[in-house]
Amino acid sequence: MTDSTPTSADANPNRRETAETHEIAPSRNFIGRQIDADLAAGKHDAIVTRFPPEPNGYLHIGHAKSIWLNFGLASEYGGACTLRFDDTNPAREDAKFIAAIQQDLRWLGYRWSRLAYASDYFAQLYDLAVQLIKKQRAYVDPQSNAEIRAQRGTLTTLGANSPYRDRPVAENLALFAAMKNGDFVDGEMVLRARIDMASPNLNLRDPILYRILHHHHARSGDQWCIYPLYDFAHGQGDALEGVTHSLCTLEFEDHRALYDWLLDNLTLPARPRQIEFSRLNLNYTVMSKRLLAQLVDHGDVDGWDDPRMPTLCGLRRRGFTPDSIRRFISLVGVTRSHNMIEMGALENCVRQELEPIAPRVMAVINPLKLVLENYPEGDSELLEVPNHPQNTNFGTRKITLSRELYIERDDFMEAPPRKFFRLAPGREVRLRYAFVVQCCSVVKDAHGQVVEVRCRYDPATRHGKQPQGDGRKVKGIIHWVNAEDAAPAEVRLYDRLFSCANPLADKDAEFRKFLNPESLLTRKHAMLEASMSAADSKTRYQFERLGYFFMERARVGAEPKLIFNRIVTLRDSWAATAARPSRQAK
RNA sequence: UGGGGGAUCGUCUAGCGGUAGGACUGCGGACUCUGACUCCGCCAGCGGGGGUUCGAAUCCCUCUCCCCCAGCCA
Repeated sequence: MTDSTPTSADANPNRRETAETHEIAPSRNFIGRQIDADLAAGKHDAIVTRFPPEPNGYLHIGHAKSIWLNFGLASEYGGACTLRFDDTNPAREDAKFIAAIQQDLRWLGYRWSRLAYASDYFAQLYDLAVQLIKKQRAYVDPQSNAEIRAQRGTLTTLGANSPYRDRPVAENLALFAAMKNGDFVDGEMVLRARIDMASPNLNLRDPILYRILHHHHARSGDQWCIYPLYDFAHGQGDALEGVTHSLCTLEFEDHRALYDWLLDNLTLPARPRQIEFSRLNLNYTVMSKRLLAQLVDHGDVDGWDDPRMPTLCGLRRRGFTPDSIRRFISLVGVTRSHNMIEMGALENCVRQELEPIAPRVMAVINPLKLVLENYPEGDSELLEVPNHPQNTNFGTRKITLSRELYIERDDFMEAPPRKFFRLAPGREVRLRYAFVVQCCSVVKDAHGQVVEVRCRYDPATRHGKQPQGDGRKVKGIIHWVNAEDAAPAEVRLYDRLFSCANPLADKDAEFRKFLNPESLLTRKHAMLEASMSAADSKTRYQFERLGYFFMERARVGAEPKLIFNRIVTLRDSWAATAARPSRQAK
């Protein structure tokens, strides 16, 4: 094994290792390298980051990337991370999201060093605006929205100066005070930065800093009727909090010039630095609040926490674990390149985490009755079975076997294709943890549908023993539950929300038409092994051969009922084989 | 067309003038009382063209493609 020379990043004493060894450290990317360089240059004693959600919706897995980065970096370097609600627009924000966002953050396992709100700084922001006016770097403009827009120019044509651009300082001061005092109606005046109407960067063409909005604010009440815009609130909030590294997504790249301009022209206690990275995109879903809201509004999903949604509350209800999400984020990495991550990668993360920790049980989702013809009626026996195949610490439990059982409908075929080694007429299969059975006949209903399979079992094949004598081997193993004491349950089979990888690829098409009609299949007549009548709502179970399942929150007002959500299927190489057109078949 | 960004296996991602590596997927195989897990193996990439250099994914020039920006949203 070669001795690896520590990189400058590894050598940084400020960095602490993250507790989870399976997680790639948040500093292992270009942002971490930048922080290392800043620290090495003595720019900061410690780093401060912030996670700045707008309280206007629920957090989704895309936010998890920012959360993981900001909180992870802070903890790794022994710094601090603030949770700051960006509540500068009372017209579209709602206090109910504040609690929900905090809950999601806690669930993901993060604790903020400080809780702040952009609205905490409204007074200071006002003073900073006055400072700008006094330096002749800002002015009050009474023009209409349309006039200002027309003067802004376009991508290829220059903007024109506002006729009010050179208004005297004293006038600006008086007007701005009047704005604050409520002397004007919404939209009558704005405060603009005085930068450069000919800038190729549209954000520098005298951007609006303050607008008039007579709207009750969840925190400041009716104290203010003017509210700062993102560009004026965000960077200044960062500086006021001593943020050293202000991480945001790529679409704010063009705003960095304005971010820096404001820092240059204002007297502030710190000099934060904005660094952009690319958003997380996942295929087979959409990741924008606006689009997700449409799904909720149209009733395509059950709500923001529908288990098919990529929201953190949806993933939580589905049964995903915080660890699996953090690990996933760490795996996809942080860069500036546009990306589209495969949903399979996320699914794989949760499988990997659940495999060693999920207790196994047997459950039949789509039951087909199986009768053991040579098993005495009224008899039964108890089989002791392991709760985890690799880990004996999980212990064992006892399950009942008797003459009538249920097996999975998919595990029986009248006319099996090649390589199908489950049950079929005349064929043998093992009932997991029990005996080898042979199908001797089937019972059909009036429609020709098989409603019962009749089998004979071989008592000598207990404990995994292969049939004696003739050397025949039984490869197929199927799960089953005992009919008499099985626990009826409803099982919800979740699949990908969309049936195409990128529902937004065709800009002219309505993305909702790509919704996967089978993203939720409800199976109301599933049968679980008897032990599951005492199932734990915190435990993720593996239903053997089917996947990982998590208990749905109890139904209100109805009789108690077991409901399970499928988190993810097990990998299924048979599905690939079965789907493949047989080369042999003619 | 102005400005700002981005192009490395199918998908993510390392690389920072010196053997293009990892993860996921896929495909084979071994093992198996889960067609799971685990293990082994394989396939697969530097957007194109020039140049500098003993040597280029990396430096220079050029072309192409993709994304973002014209909210009193964030």
